[in-house]
Amino acid sequence: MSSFDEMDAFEGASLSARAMPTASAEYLNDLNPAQREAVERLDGPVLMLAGAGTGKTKALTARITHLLRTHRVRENEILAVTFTNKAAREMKERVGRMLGRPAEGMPWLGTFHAICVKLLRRHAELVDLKSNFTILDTDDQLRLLKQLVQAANIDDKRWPARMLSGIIDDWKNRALTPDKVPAADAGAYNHKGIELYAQYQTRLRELNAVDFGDLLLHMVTIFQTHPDVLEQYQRWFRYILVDEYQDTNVAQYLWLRLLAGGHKNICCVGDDDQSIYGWRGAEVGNILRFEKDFPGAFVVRLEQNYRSTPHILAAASNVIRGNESRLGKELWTAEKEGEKVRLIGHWDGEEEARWIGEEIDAMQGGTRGVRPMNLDEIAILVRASHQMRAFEDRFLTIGLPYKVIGGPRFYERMEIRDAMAYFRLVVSPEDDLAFERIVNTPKRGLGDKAQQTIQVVARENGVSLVEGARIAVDNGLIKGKGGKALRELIDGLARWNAMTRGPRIEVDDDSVIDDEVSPIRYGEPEHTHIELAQIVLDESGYTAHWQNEKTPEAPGRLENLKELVNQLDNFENLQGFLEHVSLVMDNEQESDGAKVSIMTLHAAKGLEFPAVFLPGWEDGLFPSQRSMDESGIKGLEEERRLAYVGITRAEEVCTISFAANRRVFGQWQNSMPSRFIDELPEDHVEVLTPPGLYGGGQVTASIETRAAEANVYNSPGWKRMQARQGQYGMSQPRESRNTVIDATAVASFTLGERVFHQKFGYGAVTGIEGDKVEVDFDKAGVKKVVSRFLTAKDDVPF
DNA sequence: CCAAATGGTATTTTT
DNA sequence: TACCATTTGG
Repeated sequence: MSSFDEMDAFEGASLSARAMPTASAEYLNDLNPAQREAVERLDGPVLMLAGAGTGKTKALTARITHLLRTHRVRENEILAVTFTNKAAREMKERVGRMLGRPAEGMPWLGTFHAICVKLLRRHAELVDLKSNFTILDTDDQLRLLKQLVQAANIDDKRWPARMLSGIIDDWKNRALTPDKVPAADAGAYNHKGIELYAQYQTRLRELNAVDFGDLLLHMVTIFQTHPDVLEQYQRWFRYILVDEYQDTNVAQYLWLRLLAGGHKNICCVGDDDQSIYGWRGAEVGNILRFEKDFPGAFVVRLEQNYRSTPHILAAASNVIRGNESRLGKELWTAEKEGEKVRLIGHWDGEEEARWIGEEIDAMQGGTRGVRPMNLDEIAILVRASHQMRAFEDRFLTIGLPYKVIGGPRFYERMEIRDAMAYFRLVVSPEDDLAFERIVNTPKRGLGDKAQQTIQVVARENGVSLVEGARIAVDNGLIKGKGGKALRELIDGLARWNAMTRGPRIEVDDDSVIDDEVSPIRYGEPEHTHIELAQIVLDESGYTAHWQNEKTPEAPGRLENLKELVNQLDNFENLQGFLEHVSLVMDNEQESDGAKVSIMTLHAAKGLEFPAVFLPGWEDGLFPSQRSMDESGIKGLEEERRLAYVGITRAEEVCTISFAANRRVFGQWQNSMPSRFIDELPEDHVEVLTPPGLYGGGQVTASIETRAAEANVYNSPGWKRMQARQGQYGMSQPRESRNTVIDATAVASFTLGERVFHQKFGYGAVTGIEGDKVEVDFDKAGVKKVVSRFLTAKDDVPF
């Protein structure tokens, strides 16, 4: 099968491109010499090594524009791959802006996965799938593997399904189908790994489903085994562009190399110094090896940085210099001015959070630094998400608006997955995994036994679980409350499924004689798919389930469900929605008011902020001990790249900090400053003296006691820290200082009143003190909070 | 079948 | 410590 009709549909757009005058190439004049080289070298393999903040997106978009403007190629003949939907969207938008019209005609600009779905739907039969295959989310994947592990009689205590899922993902990342897994991996997962992998793949085929890894793996398989298919695409995609090449895994690398195999017009953009996803299968080796893979490749380095001050760049450069395996680049800037990188040590993590809170306050008020800063110009980047808690707690108490970036994606939330499972089941009743997910959600009184019965009946009759459930109920195999609820669910599903279609239309035989598919015609559905979604959620009892739930997160979940239904507006029907949602939906942050951003270093890649705080630079935390234990020098180098990514996010001010003591898994631990701190260039760093060192702070008994218990003062870490005090300065432990209370803002709550708090949930007011309120929370205990973070219980959203 | 108790575990997470 | 997943007892 080789229908290129979709591609041909874009002929019109490229005609207008051809008619455009090419003389005034303003998009070229905006470029610096290196960027320009990277843009103008259109043919043959090109490696664009783009350091942080060197305008790589600009160069990439200019290159696409150049390809189109010089009449070489039509918009639908360019394959442009990114890793994230966000990057794809941005590029589409910027190309459109450069061309002066929407770039809708670039159907092959997208993420690896989105493009592979498109391709795989066309060629599904070549890997024994139907073109309407479903894409499993990680939950479904895990449920499936659990079943297989149990069936194989493996002790899932010692060999958790989670582990198997990781192993299989790893194999898929390396483009290994079950038959190709090397003998060296035979011992994996109690010597059963390969066998289970094969079983898993078989199950997926039976279910007409794929997981994320399969999208690429299947396409690689197809290209490798069907040269004719490969050749079509090699010819069709006349130019290939790849963003973030340092993050490609083996499967993606093979996929690209196969597609570029003919003309070799491939331009890979990336930065080996920003490769931070090795643990997810990314191979820095791909970018390091580029010139070997593509002999005669043209390599261009973008090194002029437009983002950061010279001090910040010097710090970043000096740190990354510690890495052995890199292609080598040196960032420079035309800027002369700027603050040095600031470094400060603290007694413990709480003190660090307190200090950063105060710094942000001062920056915002204009009493720190060269200009007042907006909260949304400030970011805190941490190594591990558990570090965020200290900041959240602190900012909540002082009433500093913040937002956490990252975390679970919208479609990964439990309620969204549940809702999606309902929709999936409405659209395709044979989706067994979806049925398993929601059969007892909300609680219908269908426990293990009932579900077992359904499974057995379904298997005996060779039908889907929904059908099996119907048979089981009809034959009275599931009795009582559960049976009644199950019947209701089954009837509901049938009813909702019917609602996806309009009333049946009777037609006379002559008019359907050519209809290959089905002689049955349907009219317009009575309800829109949006109404239908709402009906499904309501009638299934799912909405009620969360309305009755009293946990603090329940209102948010209902809000998310509402948002999910709203999103349906962008799609023609439920099917279309389901097809795209897992690949293209990401959580858009609500943008109400300026807030400080808190996120992991990983989540910060590609972003930039005028002011950046990098807390927790302690050996073991950052670089992470685990990284170093598991991956040795490779792990350390990736951590170092993470440090480089962190520093280079900063435009104007970069503040690095560390704490001498930190509570780790409930135990107090003392730690040494990160080895990366020693790699900072002294000339570009200003060591700050913590205010706690000179008055204002008071050593309190409670903290002293804690410290004594942990025996910190006698620890080598503390001694070393003291020895370094002259060098770095170190804050002393102190009581939380008195907070200034704004006398004009008085809390409008009364003692004993029931209130709700975003983070702590429900509670009762036990004290009022200016704009601070003391609340005895049902779950979280007694806390003092700023009143604006509280809502009276009765006007909780929803 | 459900809730409460227990116990094991503990990075980073573009799709 | 705090979260989860599974086990236990009503």
